[in-house]
Amino acid sequence: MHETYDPKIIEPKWQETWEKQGLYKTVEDLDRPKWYALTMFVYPSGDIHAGHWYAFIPSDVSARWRRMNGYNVFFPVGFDAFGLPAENAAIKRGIHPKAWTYSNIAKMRFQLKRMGAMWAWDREVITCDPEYYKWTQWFFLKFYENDLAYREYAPVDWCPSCNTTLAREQVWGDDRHCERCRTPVIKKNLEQWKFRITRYADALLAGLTDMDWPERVKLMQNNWIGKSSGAEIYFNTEQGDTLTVFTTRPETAWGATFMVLSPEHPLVAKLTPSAQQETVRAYQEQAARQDEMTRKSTDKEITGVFTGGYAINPVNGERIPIWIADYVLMGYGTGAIMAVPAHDSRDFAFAKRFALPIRCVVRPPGRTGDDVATLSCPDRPTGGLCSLPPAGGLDEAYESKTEGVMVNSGDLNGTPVAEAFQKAVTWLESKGKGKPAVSFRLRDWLISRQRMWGAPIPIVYCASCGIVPVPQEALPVVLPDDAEFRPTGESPLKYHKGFRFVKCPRCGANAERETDTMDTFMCSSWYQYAYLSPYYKKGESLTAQNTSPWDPAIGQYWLPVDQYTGGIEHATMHLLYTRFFTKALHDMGIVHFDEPMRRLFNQGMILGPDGEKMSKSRGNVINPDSVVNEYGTDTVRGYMMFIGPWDQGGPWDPSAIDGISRFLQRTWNLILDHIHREQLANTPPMPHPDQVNLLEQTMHQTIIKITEGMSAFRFNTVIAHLMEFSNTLLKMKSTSVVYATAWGDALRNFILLMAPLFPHISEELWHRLGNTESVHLQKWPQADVNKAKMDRTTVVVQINSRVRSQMTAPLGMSDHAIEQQALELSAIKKWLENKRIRKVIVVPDRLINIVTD
RNA sequence: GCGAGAGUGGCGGAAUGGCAGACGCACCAGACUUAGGAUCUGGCGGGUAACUCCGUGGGGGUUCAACUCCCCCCUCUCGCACCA
Repeated sequence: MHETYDPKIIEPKWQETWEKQGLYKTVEDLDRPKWYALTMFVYPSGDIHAGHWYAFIPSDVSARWRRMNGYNVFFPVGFDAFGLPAENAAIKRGIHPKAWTYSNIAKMRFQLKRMGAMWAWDREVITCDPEYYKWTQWFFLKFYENDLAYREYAPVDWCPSCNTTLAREQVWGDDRHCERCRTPVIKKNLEQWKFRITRYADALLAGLTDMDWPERVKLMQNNWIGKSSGAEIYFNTEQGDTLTVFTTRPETAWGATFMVLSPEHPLVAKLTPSAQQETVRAYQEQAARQDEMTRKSTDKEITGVFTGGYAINPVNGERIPIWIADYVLMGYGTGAIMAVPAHDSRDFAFAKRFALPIRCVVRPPGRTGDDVATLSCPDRPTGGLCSLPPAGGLDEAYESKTEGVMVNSGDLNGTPVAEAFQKAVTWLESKGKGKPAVSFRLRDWLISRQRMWGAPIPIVYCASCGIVPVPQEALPVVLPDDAEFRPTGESPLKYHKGFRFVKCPRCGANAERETDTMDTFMCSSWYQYAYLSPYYKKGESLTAQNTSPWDPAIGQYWLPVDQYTGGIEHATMHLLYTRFFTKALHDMGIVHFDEPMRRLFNQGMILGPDGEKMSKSRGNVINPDSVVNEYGTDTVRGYMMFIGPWDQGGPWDPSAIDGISRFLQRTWNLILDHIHREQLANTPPMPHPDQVNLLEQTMHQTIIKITEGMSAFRFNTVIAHLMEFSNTLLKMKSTSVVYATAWGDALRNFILLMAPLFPHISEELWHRLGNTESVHLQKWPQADVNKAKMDRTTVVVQINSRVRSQMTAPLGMSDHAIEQQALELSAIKKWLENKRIRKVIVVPDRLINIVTD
């Protein structure tokens, strides 16, 4: 026997060689088509775990495959290095977040290199480098200049554990918890910086249509943006103020029997008469307190109070009461609604609870005109407005927009409800009482964070000049190295005199710096561009002439990203923000496209051996180092991809590693046997032509299947097909076919097909076969479709859809001939005795089904 | 409550209208061996002595033919949740 496969020797050897040769160095080669393959960069937590392998290995395989297909591939890597864990470590252990972060990066860089990926380390970026965040700050200034950044005092979400505000996207779940630490958030009134992402709501929605992204992500973004079309209707208070409401059902305006305002609505105080002021103020306070508690929306009881004020319904001139209630949110629409209890379940419940009138304006099918003409609150036994009708009231709101006819609605009477929306909007508009309007669920992006380890917001507050942006040439605003970390829950920047107290850049008077830093999603919104020319204009002062944070010529070549891969958890955070960024950049003339990533693929999550999400608290976090030490990188790479479909994820089960390990072992032996045989150089026996044909056929079929699998990210079946091919080759090994030139071709192609998945063993075997150029610079094997075709095929013979026999037949045999041959089979004759053939179905080259009575 | 996805041997999974279980793990038997947690050969959904029958969460339907398409239900996972 020859030497055994020893990854411990060959893997470090090739990793060193590749680095020395600069095999993965990026070059801008205009003669070759480019492929920008991007995978979500790393947070430097300190350790690479199984999840990183699961995310990166298939991305690398795909990038390598593109490279072998003639593309000039850019596959960069870097670190998303700002964030709270560094600060927490600083508080706990007294080291500066910078020291913690950079030592983690050094460690992780080493671990990442063991993956044997084709990363462009020459373009690495680290977002906490001042020369990186100089440009993050530059973007802030650009957004500010273009009226996309503003400062606002408003209720915001605050995480009491992270001690900072959060963007709406970072508040998750029904208990409204912090996305990072799972602590329920509370409301606080604070002055904060926000980005006008809502200005791009329509564009973000429209852009989704023709993007090659998973439907699931598109749907999540779609729902998150939450566009609804309807109308604004102008009500007037008795004091003469206009109360604008947003509704998706303007046609039901004739059924509005009261109005509800959000407790925070600015007109509440004015329209409340003094007699009601105590009650109203008490309710407002209660609602504000409610916000500070964890709110479960499901079993919340219905609350609200009458303000004592009235409004005039503009469609019919009716005087209707104005209530306030916490089910109306200030942040959505106009913070005021017209309540149509007959046709909205929430308004119906509210009307029932507080004995308010219910008037049907859409007659459900099957009802007569009269029994629904005046419905009232069933809970209220007496009273002018609410007398109980003799029969036929509604038990619940009738919400159909498609079936029913308008009643009690003036000019709309008799109109089918399906047509009433348009008619109502036209009517309102012609009378100046309303107009079409859309509303979005999306809120502006809150980017202020009360934390130290982030990019400082480049703003100075001056008593006389007000908000003053730091001039471009003064960037970066650098984080101090001597900040003190105390567990006070407040940013050390606030207590750092040297950082905080500065001169106004405009007038030179004493002024104060903004001490909040930017959301780290700012840093990751543009990192795909930073990779192009990392630390562009390093050490230089920026001037007004600098209009791009990367070398525009390089950007012109590589952008946009061709394939992005990463986890689904960023669907409505990073992936939304970076799209917004790019659209804004496009409008500023900085980029030539308005979507950052053409294609997206979401890998699944790798779970702990217990089938649960990996987490420190569960103690089920797997670090693959020990498995890599035992089996080698190539085996672990293969195992990662063989778990199942990449988008599915699954539990870590190292017992399955042996399968890959044995496969690589057998492959090694197969090639070394061949080399050994060649060296003997005997007079070889003539290989049988049938065997040669079969070998070539299998090879070409394998090339086809593997190529398809590669383009569809089906790496688990790619490996299965490699194994099948290997099994065939092993069976043929003991026949004379090994003396055919086709045998050598098959082995060479086999290695080429393995190369993207198993880069080290492929390189070693490729060189042992006598090649001197890297296997990773070779062309992907091309299948010959004709040679992949079989001349004979197996046709399944069914009787009444049950398989009773099979036969071989030449390819392309006529239906009739197949039938004739099948009817001759003894196994079939047996089944057809005393039966009449009713029908025969032939699927050419595959199947015949004989249907009998 | 609304929306999306998933459910296939002991296990991971394959097959997108045409032979269910490719490929692998585990397991069983055999070979080689002083030995085997190595390697090689064979077996491996269930019932049955066999012919064969049953089998892709459950029920119904379309079709010569359904894991695959349609309808209803169950379970799990994820997203949203007073959004007017």
